[in-house]
Amino acid sequence: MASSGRRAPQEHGKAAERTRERILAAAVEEFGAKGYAGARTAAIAARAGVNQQLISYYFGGKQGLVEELRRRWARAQESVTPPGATYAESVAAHLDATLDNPDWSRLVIWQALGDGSSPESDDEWAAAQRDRLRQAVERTRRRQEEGEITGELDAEFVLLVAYALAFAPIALPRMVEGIAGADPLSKDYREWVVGQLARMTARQP
Amino acid sequence: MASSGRRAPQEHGKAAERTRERILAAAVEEFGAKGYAGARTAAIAARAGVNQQLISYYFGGKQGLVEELRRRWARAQESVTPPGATYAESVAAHLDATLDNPDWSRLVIWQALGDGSSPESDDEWAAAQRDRLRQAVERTRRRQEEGEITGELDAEFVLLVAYALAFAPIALPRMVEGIAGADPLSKDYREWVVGQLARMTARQP
DNA sequence: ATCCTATTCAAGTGATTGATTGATTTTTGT
DNA sequence: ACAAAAATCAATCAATCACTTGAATAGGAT
Repeated sequence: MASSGRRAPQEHGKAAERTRERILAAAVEEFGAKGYAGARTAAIAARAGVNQQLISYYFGGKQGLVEELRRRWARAQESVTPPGATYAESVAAHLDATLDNPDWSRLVIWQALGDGSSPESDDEWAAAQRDRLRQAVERTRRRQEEGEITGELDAEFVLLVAYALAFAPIALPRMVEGIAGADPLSKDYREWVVGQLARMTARQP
Repeated sequence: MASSGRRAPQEHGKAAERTRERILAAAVEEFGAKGYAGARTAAIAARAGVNQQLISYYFGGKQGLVEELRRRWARAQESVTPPGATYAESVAAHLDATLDNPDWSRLVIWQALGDGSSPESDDEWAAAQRDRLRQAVERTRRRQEEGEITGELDAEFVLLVAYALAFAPIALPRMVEGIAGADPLSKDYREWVVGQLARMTARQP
């Protein structure tokens, strides 16, 4: 029963692993560009330079593909926070993580918008996300108490602004470009944001 | 030849106008909820309580529907700015305009993400958008010069933060809720944001 | 060589969807 | 009441798409 009709894709050989990864990478691009409903499995296969039925073979179809991507995103999220970083470094890291992988970020926004076909993300995963955010808020508050950044603004606000400015270039690139006057993905934009945030959170003299 | 097969939808009678509007309203909901690729014309018709072929009859199909919506959005954008408002009032107005019409806002984000089937927005319209943003920056800068808000932060930054915090609840509601700990569409959130922005832009004593 | 895995090929199925057509019914204005 | 407009109904079309099936072929390892 274990390998009745189809061979079990779980026992991945060393060589096959690479094409799996290429398919996933292509899927990130395609889903990021078109969203789930707009993405085409044929396009994913073409991007990966691979035959179309391999995605059914390895991931059980389009839906299985997004689920695998979500799993990876969850795993990646767990290990991001650099421990002994300053506020500016922390913000810069988050900014880089978001803007260096625009496809991933677009994918996240699409999921948040309810792109359809999503099992609405399990409670467990949602709870973990909440914890991550709460910890981030707590970390920010500690920075305030230690005097690294100002206590004039709520910790939640400081954090929210940083996150919002990281995602705005993805969700509304034209708007950001129109206001900031620079490519929202560029190094210039990031440094400018970090600098302005530093001023915003500077302690009153 | 003028009215050979189909009657001309342009000469809209007074009564028909209402169903046109209902279809458009339903379209905003559906497109806002699912995006262009995910939206279904049948669902739009059902939402409007109207027969499915009316959307072909009045708007020439799914695509014509989004185009009409884009036209309306462009028109609505032109006349929003209250003239003699304070910074806080202006921010609050923008926040309300965005969060009181979440479907419209979601639609905008979807278009910005390149939902597909879009003629990629004409140059003319893009230029007009740019002008609007530049004027907003200019207005902010004037506020700084007049001493209404601080000059410590760049005018572009002050504006961008306000806009980003208006759209974040739409693009990433879970994240905002997790950080702020409140419904991102609620009055509480809006007032909190306005208050924090006021502190952020307060002049140094 | 040969076995096993990875990958490709060709063809086709089933389901969904947007759109069309022609005729009929309801509503509206006069 | 009458005529035009507005809307519904039923049936159908053509296209797209994800997925399946049953093979055949290429490659690497032994």
